[in-house]
Amino acid sequence: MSNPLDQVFSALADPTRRAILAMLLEDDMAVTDVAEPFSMSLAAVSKHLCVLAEAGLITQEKRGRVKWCKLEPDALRAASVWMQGFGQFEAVDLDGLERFLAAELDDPGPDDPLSSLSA
Amino acid sequence: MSNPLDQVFSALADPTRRAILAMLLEDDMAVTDVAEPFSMSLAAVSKHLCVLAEAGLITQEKRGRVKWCKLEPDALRAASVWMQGFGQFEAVDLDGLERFLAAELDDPGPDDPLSSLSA
DNA sequence: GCCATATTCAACCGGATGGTTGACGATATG
DNA sequence: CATATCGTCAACCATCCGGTTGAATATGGC
Repeated sequence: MSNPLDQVFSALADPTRRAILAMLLEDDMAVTDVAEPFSMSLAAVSKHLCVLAEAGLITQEKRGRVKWCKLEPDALRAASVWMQGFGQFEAVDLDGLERFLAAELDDPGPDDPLSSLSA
Repeated sequence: MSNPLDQVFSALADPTRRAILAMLLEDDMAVTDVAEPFSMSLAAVSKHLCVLAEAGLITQEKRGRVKWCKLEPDALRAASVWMQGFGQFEAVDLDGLERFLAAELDDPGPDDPLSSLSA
């Protein structure tokens, strides 16, 4: 369970948590505000935030009585790199590595991640 | 649970399944051969393969009494695109990439696939 | 001090997950 | 035909997961 890839992928496997990440992409948010659009209890959302925090996908900082949640996209990198390995390297060949590097440098990525929220 | 992203991420969350995918990256394999390096029952591996197949990450084709498993890297694309959405990945994560390649190439691998993916 | 707000904790619940074992159908092979 | 191999199925088990509720612990405002 300590494997960071386990934690990241498992955290991403839940649609509520992915939606939370998408919300935090816009701005840092307090726990209560994160919970507002969801039709579940605040405690449930709080748990989801704990899962995200343990996976390193967000950090939480308590200022006053409000706990602010902040996206930490770095945690996605390891997982993203792992996945890219399957898309780009046919077997394990260095030409694929070069292509991977070129592709990642050229591709700025999709523009609106929130649009994929409902998917 | 019908959400394809749910299925893909949840399938990737298990280290055994990621190890299987890494093995299939090298070549198509029969179920028995996939199971060989793992210290769990054949039935358990068979279940893992079902999960991967339902997520679309592999396909299985039965020829004779042998069922061949084939990697389907396209299934990772949707998930990858989703993650790229958080792509404040300004630069390539070269360290992560190196670690990935090191794990795939250097580690003993064949006898203990788990060790190569648990990093 | 008192009350409202923000968040977590603890206990609980139903259902999913990952593993086991043993029996089984299907396919090769002698 | 007899037998071994390939793989799945079914039942079972322990644990995890996502949710609930209600109490508890801050903290801030009056």
